Amino acid sequence: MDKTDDRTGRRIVPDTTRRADRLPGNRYGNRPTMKDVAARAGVGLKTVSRVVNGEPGVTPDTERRVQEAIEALGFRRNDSARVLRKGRTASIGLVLEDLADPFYGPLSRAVEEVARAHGALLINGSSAEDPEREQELALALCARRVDGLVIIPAGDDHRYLEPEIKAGVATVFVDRPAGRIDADVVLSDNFGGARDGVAHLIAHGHRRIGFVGDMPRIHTAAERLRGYRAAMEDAGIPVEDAWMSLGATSPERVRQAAVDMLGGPSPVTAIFAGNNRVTVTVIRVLAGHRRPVALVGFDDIELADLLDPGVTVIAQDAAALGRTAADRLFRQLDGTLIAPERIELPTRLIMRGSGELPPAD
Amino acid sequence: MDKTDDRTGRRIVPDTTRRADRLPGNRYGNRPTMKDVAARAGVGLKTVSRVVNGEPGVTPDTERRVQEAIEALGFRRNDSARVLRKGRTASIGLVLEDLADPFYGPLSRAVEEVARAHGALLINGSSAEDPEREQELALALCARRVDGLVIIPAGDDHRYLEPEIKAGVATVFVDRPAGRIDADVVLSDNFGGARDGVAHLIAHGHRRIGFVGDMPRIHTAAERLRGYRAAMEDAGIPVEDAWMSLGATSPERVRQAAVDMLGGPSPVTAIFAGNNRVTVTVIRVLAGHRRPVALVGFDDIELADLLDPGVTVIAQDAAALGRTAADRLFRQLDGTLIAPERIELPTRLIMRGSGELPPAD
DNA sequence: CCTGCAGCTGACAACGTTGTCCAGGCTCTA
DNA sequence: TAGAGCCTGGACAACGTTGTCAGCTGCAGG
Repeated sequence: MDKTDDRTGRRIVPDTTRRADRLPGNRYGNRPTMKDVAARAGVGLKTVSRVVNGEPGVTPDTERRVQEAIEALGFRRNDSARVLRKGRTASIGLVLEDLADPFYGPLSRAVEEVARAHGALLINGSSAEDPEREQELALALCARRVDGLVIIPAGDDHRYLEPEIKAGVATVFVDRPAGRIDADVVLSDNFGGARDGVAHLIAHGHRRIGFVGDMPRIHTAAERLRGYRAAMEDAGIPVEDAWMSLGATSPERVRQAAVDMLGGPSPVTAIFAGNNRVTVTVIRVLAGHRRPVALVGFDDIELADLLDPGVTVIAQDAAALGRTAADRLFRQLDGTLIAPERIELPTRLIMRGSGELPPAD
Repeated sequence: MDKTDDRTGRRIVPDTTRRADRLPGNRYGNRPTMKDVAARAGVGLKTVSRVVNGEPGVTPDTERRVQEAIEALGFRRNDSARVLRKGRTASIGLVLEDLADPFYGPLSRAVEEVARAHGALLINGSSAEDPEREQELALALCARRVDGLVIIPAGDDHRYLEPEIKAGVATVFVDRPAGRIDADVVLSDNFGGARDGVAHLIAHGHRRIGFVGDMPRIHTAAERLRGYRAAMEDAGIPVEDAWMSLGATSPERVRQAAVDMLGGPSPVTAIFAGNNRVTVTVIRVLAGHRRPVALVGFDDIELADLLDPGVTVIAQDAAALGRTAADRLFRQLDGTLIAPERIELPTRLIMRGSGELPPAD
């Protein structure tokens, strides 16, 4: 009968069969090497190497014998040794902020697809927005001798990468620029997107517009704030401090910030939300608010069209960011590229209703 | 001035600085080795190794000289060579279906956190639901000599992994079981969850309940279908074929399937949606439907609580799946585990409104 | 019958690191 | 002061693969 662990509710079904017994043996648990294959096939070591790599100059008969030995022993080439000898790992590293964030999934996937097209594997890690962890990860990847690095930086000083870049590690920064270092950068037009979004609200009659954003030490957050200010200034609207929330990252604090700017002495009639997480929190606040408040969010969010009203957003193309960065990485590896560039991808305003609400006061 | 590429709208800002010139040199672009460091510090090779690895038996003065040489040369240990020598790579592989799917982000992140806690890196790849690609990826990871593999299988025959497992590669399957092979498996209780969800609809008075699911060759889809059938049978309700859609994967076909079962001769009054993607599509269909239709979806989705009505779901804990699988992986590597097990994690019914609507006919 | 050539094959070194082991110099004690 | 023991440092082999090069075979041509 099944046992059920009371605390966790897990059901545990023990298998009656036994795990294939593993010879403790030497490292890799007694994995056969080319030498073993050669011995079994009665050929030389190098001949096995030739067969494994599809090099010419092997008689069909010899090749067959080698293949049989490979089958029989379950041989698989050790890429570590290969890398050591050849100097290229055919793998690239991706350092991002948080794989669980829906914005980074498609980006990561796009990088992977490009890597795959170039026959490379992707090794990735999350920095959790911690500069130290970013550095630790990036350097660990360099120690593995990845051919290149795609980095979504958490920190703002990347001089630690200088020796690596000098040593030939291709490097591209995405989503946020590199700090104190000369490198390729692929960004969304955060400033322009935010400015357009806020201008959109202004065009619909709003003047008291709130901005809820991330910590300004994060480049994207700073740029979006700058876009907000620019749009307001262009329209000749003086911004009140109470309309801006910067650096409230936890949902609770974002919620509080939104509530405050909706209820203050000069309450906002519209909110510009600085990223997908903030947008979701603000939506929750507005859902419980008595009068309608316009909203434009940076980053598209799933189901935004099904809410009432639909959520108007400034969408950036995460997949395109990843694709562009990875493309550039491999062009660096080709030697096609000479000078680092800064590439900005445009954003797109998607109207769904929430950004077109008139001011309600 | 900036050039703007007309087609793509990209803004390209050429950097005036020049990329640090890279000596073409030998592989790794002339990376210094321990030998170089030793020469510069005027010590033996092994002494450098000792310093780098923090081994005892080095005078502070010698250590300082070595450290200085390391700094000066920008030396970084080559982990490929290290791995070759030591036999452990301190990295694990994750083969999943699609990183861009919001369900797998948290799972992947959870695996990464556990790996990190064990000092291991995560190498991952997407199978794109293609069994061949899954195999290709898994074997490529084995060639890199990852210490272990966490696999979300796309295929249903994993005998190709037998030599690897025998050779000592720890292996855990998540979300779906392994095929024709004896291995650890961590699953959600797909059958029970679906049965509970459908029973929930029945308890609210529904009898004509539709099921929109994925291809039954996918284990989770088959189990959820089985749960649906079980709940209906328990309630003594005969299921009509027109109420079930299996294997419609594209949004268009799912949409059509939903429309069909809502408009047929005996139209359903409630729908059970088999996964997050299907749920979203069904929500879109129901949003345009004239009479209210109850809905329960498998997998939680973001913003589900903000829709009107809120979406009732059977939630599984993706992070817990990943965490449990990774834990087990490392316990295999410890040698703590003997026999493969099948672990099922419970699901949770979250009531938000859509599943509590009464039948409208 | 010998030479030359082409096509296969294998011996060997090298990649950069770590584990083993020994040498040399020091201190401490008898 | 001599011997024992400890501490530090270095020489060397090995990990599994690939690149280089030379040897071997068989065959065509002189």
